[in-house]
Amino acid sequence: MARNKAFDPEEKLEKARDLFWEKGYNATSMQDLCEEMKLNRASIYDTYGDKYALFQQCLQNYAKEKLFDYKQCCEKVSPLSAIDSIIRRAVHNRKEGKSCLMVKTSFELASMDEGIRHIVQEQARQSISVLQELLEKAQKMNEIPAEKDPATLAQFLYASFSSIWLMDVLFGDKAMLDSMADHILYSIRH
Amino acid sequence: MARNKAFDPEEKLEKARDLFWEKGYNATSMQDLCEEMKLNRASIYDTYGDKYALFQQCLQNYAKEKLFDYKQCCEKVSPLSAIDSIIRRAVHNRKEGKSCLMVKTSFELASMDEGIRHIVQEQARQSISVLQELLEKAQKMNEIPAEKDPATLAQFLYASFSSIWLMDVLFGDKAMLDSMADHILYSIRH
DNA sequence: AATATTTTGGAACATTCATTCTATTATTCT
DNA sequence: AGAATAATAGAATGAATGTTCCAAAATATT
Repeated sequence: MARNKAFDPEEKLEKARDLFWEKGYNATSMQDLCEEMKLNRASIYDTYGDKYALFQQCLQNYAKEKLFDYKQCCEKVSPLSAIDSIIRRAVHNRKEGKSCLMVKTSFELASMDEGIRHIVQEQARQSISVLQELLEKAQKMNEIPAEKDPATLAQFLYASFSSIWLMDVLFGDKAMLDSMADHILYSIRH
Repeated sequence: MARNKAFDPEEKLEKARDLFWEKGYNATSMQDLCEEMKLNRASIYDTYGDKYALFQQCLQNYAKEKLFDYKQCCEKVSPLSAIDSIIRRAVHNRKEGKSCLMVKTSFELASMDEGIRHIVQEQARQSISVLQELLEKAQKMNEIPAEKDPATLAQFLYASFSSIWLMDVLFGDKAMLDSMADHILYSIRH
């Protein structure tokens, strides 16, 4: 009896995510979103709720995708080379000044908005936990020194994404990012 | 013949800066600013120009103060301990989840707004240059290994502030920040 | 064909926003 | 005292905002 949804909510969500990603939450208007998603206002409110709810879903979508990325890198034989490729891939896949939605959101909203902070925190915890597992394995295989603390290193590595994205936004110089990545990776091995 | 200004523009500018610092540019309204600065709208527009111009002046003010902070640390005898205190001081003086105005602004505005990016870039260049000088001195005094590249280390150190503030916003755990600072400083010496 | 539901376009609403303006009061200098 | 400027209060403006609503068009199922 009923008409089917003509659009794929997941696909449209990614459009919204990309726009938030580029402009930030506050600087993105519903008007912008309608145009970018090529959806009517009513359809958006119907499917996702209000702007805030839509943004939360974008964050979750992003978090899921990022974590999937990480786990893919874990399939390498050596845990150290898994860590290496997680960092290198971030630099390699960067899109001109778009940095990372999680990092951007952390600085724009997380300090003021508890709901957003919770989502970003959770993603951070999961990422750090993946990194820590890799570091512990690497330590057992003598790929990194025994005296290092895997928890601290994992926190440092996760936080280093913020470093990389900052420099990308400011200078957009790939060679600079590469040498920073070199140093970051060197620092966990020595 | 004329009445004198009853308020200190510099002092009021700092009030504005602190509010922008806390809430970010887009989330701060002129109404908020009037209340925080305890000034009339007209007085603000008269003294600083519009919201955007006011924000730029806040950024400049912040940049000047930060750079002064850095230079103060340089008076230490050992360049390495100067670097140490620059990092430690940042962690020690942090204000509950307020992170750093420069880093926040970089992620909120710098990728979209060329004028803002220019200001933040300039401050970054100056900070990196101070750090690089210290690193070169440290290298000559054998405080850090000869094979390290001071330019890369300086970029890494500057970017590391972003790491520290990210983790501060997300977890607000001083011990975590301290151990991260330990690792960052260790990494430039080994 | 008839019915049910989605999508769409766009009007409508209330709110907030940055900005400008006017009128009034206060203060300084001659 | 009087002229000149500064500060204030608050109204006014116009644009943009998020959100709701309605009516028409489209499409699926019975």
